[in-house]
Amino acid sequence: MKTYSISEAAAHFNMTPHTLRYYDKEGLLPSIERTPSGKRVFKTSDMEALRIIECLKASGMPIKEIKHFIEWCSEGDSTLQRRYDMFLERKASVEAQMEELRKTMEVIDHKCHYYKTALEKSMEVVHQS
Amino acid sequence: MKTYSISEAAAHFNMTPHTLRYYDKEGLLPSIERTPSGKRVFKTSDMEALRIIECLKASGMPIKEIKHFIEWCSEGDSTLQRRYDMFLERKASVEAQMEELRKTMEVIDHKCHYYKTALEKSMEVVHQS
DNA sequence: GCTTGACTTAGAGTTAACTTTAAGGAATAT
DNA sequence: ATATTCCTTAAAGTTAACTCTAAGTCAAGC
Repeated sequence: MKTYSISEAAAHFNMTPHTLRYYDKEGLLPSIERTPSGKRVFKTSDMEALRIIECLKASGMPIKEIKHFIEWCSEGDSTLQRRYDMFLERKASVEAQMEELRKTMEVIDHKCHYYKTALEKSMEVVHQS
Repeated sequence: MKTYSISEAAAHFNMTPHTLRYYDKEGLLPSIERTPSGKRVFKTSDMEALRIIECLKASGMPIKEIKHFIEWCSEGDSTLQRRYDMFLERKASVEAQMEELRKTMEVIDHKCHYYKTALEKSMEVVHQS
């Protein structure tokens, strides 16, 4: 099975090795293994965990809450419902963020139109004179 | 013309008076007037400015950059092009954020489906036994 | 007259997610 | 042999946008 060194894993997710050690320290990578000499070995399952961590981060979830999710994963099937509920909440949160961005975009579009028109008007004046 | 006290303006934008004073201190409300006794009076134009400030904030713009925009507004028509360019940049930024949320949503939807199926499977087992 | 809300300066505290610094030691690649 | 990459602890620094505290003055409405 393909494995990754800390800097390979970091490059893959556009992070620094330092950040990955920080995540490990914060308990986000509990199942990571080490070489006999103590180096972290990122397995496919760790890379997948990182992918989900990135996704949860992108959804606006703080690291401490992501940690809870990671713990639930380690606890097995008894936490399936909790994890499902969490993703449903994330879904709702992302939908709300999208809705806010949509409203923000409306205002921006109005302003773009306003300034475009204002600039065209000032161009006309230049051409007339 | 309708005017607002600091707490009325704050309530309107779901902020605290403290935050509005902070914005004023940071130079985001340069055209605000005062009563003879020194109280801030929020005119319609200040409320509109706050609406745009909120929009720029929601688009991810830091307060220091919003301040630049406010300054450009005070400088008149010579900054029209700069302001237009800024809103075009904001538009691009918000589009990028929406795209990232869309990708995040895809992963979340996959996970929702995965957990839903897993839960249904574990329910079946319960019913069989 | 009293309560409520507004004002001031000036600086300290908060939170999140890193990021950096220091100061080494060990192992792997060429 | 040397350069690179990895490891460690432990703590301090960074940034943004507030948020709060102190300590007091001032004014408007009932």
